[in-house]
Formats: sequence, structure tokens, C-alpha cells
Amino acid sequence: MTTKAQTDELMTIGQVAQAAGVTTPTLRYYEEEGILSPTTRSRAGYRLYDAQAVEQLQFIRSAQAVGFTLDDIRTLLSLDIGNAKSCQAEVQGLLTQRLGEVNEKMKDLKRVQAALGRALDQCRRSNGECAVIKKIRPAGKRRR
Amino acid sequence: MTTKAQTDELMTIGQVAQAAGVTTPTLRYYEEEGILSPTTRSRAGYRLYDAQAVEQLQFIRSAQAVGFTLDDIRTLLSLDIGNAKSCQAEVQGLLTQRLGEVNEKMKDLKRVQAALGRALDQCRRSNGECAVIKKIRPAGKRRR
DNA sequence: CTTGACCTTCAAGTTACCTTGAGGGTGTAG
DNA sequence: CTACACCCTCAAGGTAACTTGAAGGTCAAG
Repeated sequence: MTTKAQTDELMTIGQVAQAAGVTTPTLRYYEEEGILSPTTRSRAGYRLYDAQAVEQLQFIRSAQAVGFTLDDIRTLLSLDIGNAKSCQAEVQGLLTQRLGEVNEKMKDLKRVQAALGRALDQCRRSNGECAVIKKIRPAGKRRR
Repeated sequence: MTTKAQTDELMTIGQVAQAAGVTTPTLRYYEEEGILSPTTRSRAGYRLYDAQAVEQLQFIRSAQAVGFTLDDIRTLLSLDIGNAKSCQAEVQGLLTQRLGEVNEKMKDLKRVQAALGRALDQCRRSNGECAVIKKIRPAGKRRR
């Protein structure tokens, strides 16, 4: 079975890993943790995933990249993500709460962005001339 | 020394911790890791921080919240964040690169936001009745 | 001059998220 | 049939970022 495209519908762990940019042990770990399980197994016991798994993995990696834990993500996935499970008030509440967290992170990210932006700006402003040299000056204490 | 406001300029570790919403061991750990050091020490060896430390901590926590490691943050802080150090091409390059990472994270965050938004939307649309249960059990039985 | 809430250092423990290694089956190409 | 690139399980190891614990110094208040 030399790496070939997803023929019919199911992919082996290696194909999924490659497509999603993760390692195979990571996928096994995700299964163990109840984050993402293969759709089925081959007769020989090989994990087989459907194409959706790749999308889910992309979501998982995005969520991780912005600071959600696998525990958070397990909850997010169970709350659905395009594959609704239950839609009562309780779930709506959780979704709303999680969206609140996302908004908080959005603020955090903007804060970091602004800080880096300011630094870069300042960097460009003092073109050619280096602030370091000024910093060696004697009396001037910390600037605000 | 019963908890009093930052009288002149310097605060003890406990005051800073309280103001920034972190623990004192965390602050000691940050010092050890070269993330944030006290401005000075009292005669008795107490760490003393200036007010700026609280702002820096807020930046640190924001950056952590969106998935930057302390290692990343150490670099970010050294690239300045309002306390210029050097501004040659090399630093500008790093800043630009880091801003690129921030933009990546912005995309990731928006992806998560969109997914949650879709889920919530779908949740509201199928008010009272749950879409997925239909999906899972097309013939017959309905919940509630 | 003792009490109690602070502070100190040093070392060890914890949790999350993987990674690495050993030992062994599977399946197709030559 | 033999390679060889896949796959399997189980167990142990590793890193980041803290947290917890032990043993003890500092200092304003009573």
C-alpha cells in the first residue's frame, strides 16, 4: 500500500496525518483522548478515517493554535461543529459562553498585535538611527 | 507591611501578583525564566517591582492566552514592546515575522469563531426540535 | 517581644500534550 | 518468497509552565 490518494472514501492513519500535517502517534493519541476516532477499522485492525477527519483536524489545530486545550476542544467538538448532536438551551448556553471566550481571545490577540505594531512603527520611525544609542544616555529614566 | 497601595513607585511581589491576577510563585518563576525581573530588591532581599510590571504582565498573559509560549514571549519582550532596544533591519524583520504569526492566529481564531457561530445558528434554527436526531434516525422515533 | 502576614530559597510534584522505542503483524512489488 | 513501507499495541520518556512543600527570615501591630 504505497501512499496513494484517498481512493474511495477511507484513508489510513498515515494519509490523514500527511493531509492534516500531524504525526501518526498524534492521531492515535487523539483517539485515546476521545478527540477524534477513526470511522472504522480494516480487517487487519488498521484505523480508517473518512475525508471529514482532515477538516476536523484542521479545526482542532486552529483551536489549539489560539490556546484552547484538548479538553476545551473535546467539548467544542461535542457541541457540534457542523455535526449537531443536541440543540437544547443547555447547548446554546455553552456555545454562547465559548463564543464569549473566543471574543476574549480576540481582544488578547489584538492587544498583542497592537503592541507589536507599535514596536515596528517605532522601529521604522527611528530609521538608520538606533534607539540603543540613545538608551545609553545617562539621566533619562524610563519612558512611560 | 500590610497590603497598602503602591505608595511611591515600587510594589512587593504580592501586590504585583494581586494587581495582575497571577500568583507569587509564578512571578518568581518568570524571573527565573528571564521573562520579567523585579526592578530592584529591598535591603532584606524582597523583590520590588515598578508599576510598569503590571502592564507587562498583562501583555504576557494576553500573549499566553492566544497560544504564545513563554519562549516566544521572551523574544517578543526583547523585541521591545514599548521599551526599544535596537531597531535595525534584523529586529524589523523579526517583528514583521511575529506580526505574521499574529495574523495567522487571527485566521485560526476566526475559523473557530465561524464554526461556533454556525453551530449556534443551526442550534437556534432548529428550535425546540433537534436537527441531528432526525439525521441519525431518519425513520421514525423522535425525541421529546 | 511575640504574633501573623508577609517575604526568601530550594527541591520536588503535577498536568498537558505529545514523542520515542520495543516488538511484532500486513500487504504489495519484484 | 523476500523486501520494505506501512500498520498495530504498550510503555516509557520529554518539555513547558506551573504548583506545592519545607524551612526559615522580616516587619509593623498589639
